[in-house]
Amino acid sequence: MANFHYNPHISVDCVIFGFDDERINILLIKRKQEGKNIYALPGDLVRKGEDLDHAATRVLFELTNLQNLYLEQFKTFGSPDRINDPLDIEWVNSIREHPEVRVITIAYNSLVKVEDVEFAPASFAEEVLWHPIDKPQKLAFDHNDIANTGWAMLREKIKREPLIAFSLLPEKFTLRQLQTLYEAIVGSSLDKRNFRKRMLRNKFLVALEEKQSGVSHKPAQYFKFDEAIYKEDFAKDQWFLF
Amino acid sequence: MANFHYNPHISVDCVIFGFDDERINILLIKRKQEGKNIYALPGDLVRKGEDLDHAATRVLFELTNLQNLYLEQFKTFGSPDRINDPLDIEWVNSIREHPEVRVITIAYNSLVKVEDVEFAPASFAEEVLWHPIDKPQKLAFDHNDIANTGWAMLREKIKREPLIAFSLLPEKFTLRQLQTLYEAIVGSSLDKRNFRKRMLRNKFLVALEEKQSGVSHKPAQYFKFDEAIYKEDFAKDQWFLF
DNA sequence: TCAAAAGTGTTCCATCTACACCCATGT
DNA sequence: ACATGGGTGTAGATGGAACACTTTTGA
Repeated sequence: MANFHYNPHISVDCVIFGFDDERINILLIKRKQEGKNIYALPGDLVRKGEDLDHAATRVLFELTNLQNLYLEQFKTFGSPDRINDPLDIEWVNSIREHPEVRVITIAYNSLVKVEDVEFAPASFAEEVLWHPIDKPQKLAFDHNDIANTGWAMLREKIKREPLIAFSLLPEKFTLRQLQTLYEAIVGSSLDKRNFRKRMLRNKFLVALEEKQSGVSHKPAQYFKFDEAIYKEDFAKDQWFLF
Repeated sequence: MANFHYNPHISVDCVIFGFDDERINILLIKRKQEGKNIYALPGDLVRKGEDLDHAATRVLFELTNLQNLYLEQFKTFGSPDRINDPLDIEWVNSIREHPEVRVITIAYNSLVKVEDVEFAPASFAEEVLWHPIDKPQKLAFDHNDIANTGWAMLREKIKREPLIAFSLLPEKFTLRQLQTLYEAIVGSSLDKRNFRKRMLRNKFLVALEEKQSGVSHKPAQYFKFDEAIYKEDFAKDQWFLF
């Protein structure tokens, strides 16, 4: 690890969402401490002179080897006692140059295509894993609060801008994948025919020649999301899907 | 000004919205510097050990003498060069104990009923004024960016939770006031009959006995917003007005 | 009696909802 | 031939948009 100069007062934490065709997961990092597995959100101190968004982008890149991801700051957590578990305190003491200072953290949501992720050994992570967003898991620091808030904000956001959901899907996908994704987001099941009708009204969904193969049922059509058509056709606020 | 201990790295800034029955305004503070009037958003450094929300609440209280206001953190601004105007730098040098450190600011939106505000002489403000949100005005630091972002976020938010708009209205108000408010928010005019029909479907809008008086036309019915009925009747996500 | 804003209903059209069967493929 | 998920259309209900006149008051 290069010897960068860090600002000991500010960190970023990332809630990184991925979709595995069934449920929505977030990326967690695992550390071992006193024989226990401790899970946390990926994050890092901001460097001196570094922009906040840049710090988040850097964490994402170190972890997934990906750039140009969907990234949005959603809230800053700065309670004076956000580090209060003895294990967390001990850990902070062991790795930080200035463990005693109050650090506030700027939280970001990010969306990735799981197939693109190459888990990289990052300076701040011993092990990295996907964890279902709806399966409870105790996290370090105030990271449960951060993750829950991020998930709630993402759901709200996607209702207004369903476009961003495509950041979670592969380049080519079936309408079934798209529907399952939306169902995971809204938390209820949707009518297949109505869903297709609404979706196919959107010209930015373009059918590819290609179909599924190797499945033991009627193969599904693949689609892609055409961002250029999207930008042409829609002034941002004019369309709501829900 | 009492000698509190401040954390020189973190500040809060508040975009405080008020509605004067015609347009939406924000609170600005004015300082005089080299014979010029410099306008800025109200804000302050966070104190040592002080929670972020508390700092924002404190700024609001010092300025308006009001408590229990609608308050929502909307974004954190932390660009390393967010203070770059020579006048701003000079001013920071003159009032801060540690003028050289990078300070990131957590921005809050707040909604007040203008009639309740008692402008108070605050430690950080020489003069306080209402300024129309849609009238351009150069502000200090990155406050133009902050105010514009806050206004955009508020408009988005109110589309999803029109409820909060009532924080901008007096306890009793006419449907015309309510409509003008929504028109100011969405930025276009609405059909009177359709607006009333939709609004009066909401049982939390209750008609009072009282009517306007002293107006030289048919006096309007007063209404109030009943928060208890609102909370009973509506699971948060079930109703959209737009 | 005039000016000014309050208040009120209906028709038309677009969109949402509910719902059931045939199709293409692999085993 | 059967199991599996893909793909399709219609009818009824609902909600939004457009639109003009009467009412009440103060001056």
